[in-house]
Amino acid sequence: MELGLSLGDATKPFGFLKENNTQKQQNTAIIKKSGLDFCIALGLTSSTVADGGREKTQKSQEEEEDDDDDDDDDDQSSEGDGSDDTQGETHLQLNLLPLAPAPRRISPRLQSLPWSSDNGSSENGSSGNMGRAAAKGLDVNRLPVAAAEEVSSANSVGSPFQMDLGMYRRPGNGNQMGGSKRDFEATGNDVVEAERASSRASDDDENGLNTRKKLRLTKEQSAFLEESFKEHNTLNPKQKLALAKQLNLRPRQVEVWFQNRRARTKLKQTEVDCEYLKRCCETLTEENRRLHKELQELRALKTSNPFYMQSPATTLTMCPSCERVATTTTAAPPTVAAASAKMGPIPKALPFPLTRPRFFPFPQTPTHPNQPAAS
DNA sequence: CCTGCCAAAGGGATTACGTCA
DNA sequence: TTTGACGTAATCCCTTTGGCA
Repeated sequence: MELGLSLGDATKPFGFLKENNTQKQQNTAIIKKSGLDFCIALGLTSSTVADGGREKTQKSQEEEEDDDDDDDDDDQSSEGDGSDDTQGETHLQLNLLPLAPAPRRISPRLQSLPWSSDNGSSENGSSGNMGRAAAKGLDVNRLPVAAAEEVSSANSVGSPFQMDLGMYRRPGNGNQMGGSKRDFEATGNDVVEAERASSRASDDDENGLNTRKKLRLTKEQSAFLEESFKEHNTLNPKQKLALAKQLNLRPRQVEVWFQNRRARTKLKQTEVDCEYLKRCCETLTEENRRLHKELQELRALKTSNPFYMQSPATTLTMCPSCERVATTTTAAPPTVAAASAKMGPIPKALPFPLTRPRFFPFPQTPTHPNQPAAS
């Protein structure tokens, strides 16, 4: 994603927007507010736009994994890459990092292979690329299936997730549960709810209908699923079966619950991102306003000084990172073409990482892109 | 009656694997 | 024996549907 700040004429798009494909232009929003032209360009730096959000999501998931694995290394690599090819560039990149880590999708067949985490053989994730992917994507060792099944079958002490499920299950109903007598005493509503669901499901089963059944998971079931989701937001088949068995749900129900839960997480993250971009927009608007004012002052100074144009042209440039203004004297006033040529190729990333903790666009601890990174 | 939440279903896409020519 | 095409199964995400508080 790229953010471009245009001062003055918003009708003239950024250079990198003109040069790039139309999809970037489609993602460009020009905001005119109170007489000031403010242009913010939101575009994907990689070719992930074509397939809607899907490919982008997968890419971001991979990036999230990297972040999870080694934040420091990732930051350094980003810094290094950026400074290599974007020195002196003025484009800014926002790295939107979702809050919840999303693991790489793993084929169920891979998960069932000997090096998959279910067999406890990938504790260090050193079983090659595929093994690493499986180990990184799903930390299923947190809830060993064998242990889960043991807890489920024995229904004994030991597991923090253990619940007294199915004690009042209706005969013949394999899907729903009614909760325990203790649950009924504590939270009668839940039991009533479960009973209703149980009753509905039971009726449907008795009628032999395979129609959609609307059920509300009990608080216990939801809490259990939530705990599971916290540990791993995707399931492999064994985990799914274990969960379903433990909660007295169909595996399909567990699967659907996880899908919907992921969707809710993503929705929340989108809202957070939206709010974040809004703040960025406000900050950039304010900065644009400030620069406009500065420009007017310089123009006023120029008109008030009749000898101004006789002196060699002076260009004021401000480092986007440290906000220091540098003056360079040239023989002739710079042209747009000359400035464009001086800028070099369009960058794809910032010379320094801008992640959420460091509020865009003005880092609290600015690092000059031309300076070597502090060791 | 309206609305929001949420479980569930449907559909397209992706991936891994097996089969076969 | 290797290879590419094809089918299948499983899962994903996205969107929509429908029940319920």
